[in-house]
Amino acid sequence: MIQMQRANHLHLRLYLEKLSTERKAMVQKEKVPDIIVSRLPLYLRTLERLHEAGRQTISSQELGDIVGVSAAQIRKDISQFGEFGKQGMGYSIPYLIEKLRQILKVDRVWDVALIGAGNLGRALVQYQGFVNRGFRIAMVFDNDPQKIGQMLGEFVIQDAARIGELIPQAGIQIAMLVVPAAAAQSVADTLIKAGVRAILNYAPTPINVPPDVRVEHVDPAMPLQHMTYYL
Amino acid sequence: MIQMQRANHLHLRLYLEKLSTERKAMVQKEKVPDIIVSRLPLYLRTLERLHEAGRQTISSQELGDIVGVSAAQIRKDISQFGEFGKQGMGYSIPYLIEKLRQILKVDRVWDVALIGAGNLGRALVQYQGFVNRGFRIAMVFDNDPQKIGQMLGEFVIQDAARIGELIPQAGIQIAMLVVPAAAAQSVADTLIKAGVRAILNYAPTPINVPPDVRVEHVDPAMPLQHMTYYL
DNA sequence: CATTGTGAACGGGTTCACAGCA
DNA sequence: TGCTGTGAACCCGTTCACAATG
Repeated sequence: MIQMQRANHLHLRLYLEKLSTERKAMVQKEKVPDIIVSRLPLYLRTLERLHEAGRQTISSQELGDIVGVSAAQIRKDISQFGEFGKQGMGYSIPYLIEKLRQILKVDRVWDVALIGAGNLGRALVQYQGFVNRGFRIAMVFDNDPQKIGQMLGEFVIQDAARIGELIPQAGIQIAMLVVPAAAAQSVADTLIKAGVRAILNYAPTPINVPPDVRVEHVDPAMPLQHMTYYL
Repeated sequence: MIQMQRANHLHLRLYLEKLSTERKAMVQKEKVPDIIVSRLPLYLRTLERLHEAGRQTISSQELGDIVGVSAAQIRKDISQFGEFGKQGMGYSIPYLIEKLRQILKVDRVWDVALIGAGNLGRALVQYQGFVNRGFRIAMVFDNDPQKIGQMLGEFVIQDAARIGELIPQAGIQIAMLVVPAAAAQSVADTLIKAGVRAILNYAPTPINVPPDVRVEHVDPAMPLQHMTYYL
C-alpha cells in the first residue's frame, strides 16, 4: 500500500513536472523578460571559459560573483527555462552550457550576411570570435564599384544590388549592417524584403523595422561616452 | 511699482534657478540612475545627425519616436540635469547638444590607449567614428615582439611592458582592452596602476576592478546570441 | 495652444527568505 | 549541510496626467 502510494506519488510528480516544463516551453516567448534573455549570452560565455579550464560544476553564488550579478538573480534567470540545478551541489557546467545553447538557439551555426566592406566590416570578417559562438559570416556585400568583385578574406564582395537575389537563395536570416547612416534605412528595408529577420546595426542611426524583425544597435563610441560621465 | 515687482520677481526666479541648477550639479553623480546616463549618448548622436540635416528644434515626442522611447521618458531623462526645453516649442537642438556634451564630458577630446594590435584592435585604430564624438586613440600597445616597433596607422606599436611608464606620462585615463581573455585581468591591473580610470573591455571575460574604475563590456557575438533567441 | 517639467500612480524586475531536496 | 527554486516583499524606473508657461 505504502509502495503503491509512493509509486502514484512519483508518477503524479513526474507528470506534473512534464506539464510544467511543456507549459514553460510553450509560453516562454511571451513571458521571459528581454532583460533576462540579454544576460544569458554572458552566462554562457562565462561557463564556456570555466569549462575549458576544466571546471565541472558551479554554484549560483560563484557564477554571480564572476559575472557581477546576485546569486538570487542567477537562479531566477535560469529557472525561467527549467530546473537545471541540483540542490547541494549547484549546476553541472556542461549540462547548463548545453541548455543555454538550446535556449539561445546557438546549438547550431547561423549564416550571417555582412553589408559594408569598410574598415569595420573588414575587421568583422577577420574576427575569430564568431565561429565558436554560433555564427559564420557567409556573404559580404558593398555598393562601391571599386570593391565589388574584390576579395575580402575568403569572400568575393558582392554587389549590394543583388541582396534581394542572393540572400533568399542562401536562406540567410541574420545580417550585420555596417554602412553609413544615410544608407542604413534603405539597406535595412531591402534586407527585410529579402527575408532577414535579425539585424545587428553598426550604422550610427536607429532604423525602423516591422515588429517581427529584431534589431540590436552597436556603436563603438557610445560605451565610451557613457563612461566619461563618471570621470 | 509694477516694474519693480517684475524686476524683483525676475531676480528671484533667476536666483532660484541658479540655486536649483547648482544643487542638481552637486548631487547629480549620486542620484541619476545609470540607465538614464546610458541613454544620453543615443540622444546626443541622434541630435547631432538632426542638426547636420539643418533641424533647429525638436519636441520630446518626435525625439522619442526616433530613438524608440516614450516622450515622457525623454523629458524625465533630460530634466535630471536642468530645464533645457521651452514650453510650446520643444528643445533647441544646438543648445541640447551643447548641454549633453557637457554632461557626458565629451565637450573635449579624450586620449585613449589601445591595448592589443590584433584584428579588432587594428580596426578600432582605423575607425573614423571616434574623433567627432570626443575620443582619439593616442597610443597603441602589444606584447608580441613581432609587432612591437611596427607601425599601425600613424602609431608605433609600443611594448606592453612599458604601459606603466608611458600611460602616466601621457596622462591617459581611458583604455580599450583588446587582448585575449587569459591576459585581460593582468593587463587591466597594470592599466589601473598606471592611472587608467575607464576601461572598454573587448576581451571575452569579465574583469575585476576597484569601485572607482569604470568598465564597459563589448562582445560582438553577444548581441547576435541575444537576437537568435527570438528567431 | 503646443509642449515642457514633475508629483503620483503604476508595474515589473530584483532581492529576500525559506521550503525542499540531494 | 549546501544549494536550488520560488512566492512575497521590496524597490526603482516608467508612465500617467496635469499645472505651468512661452
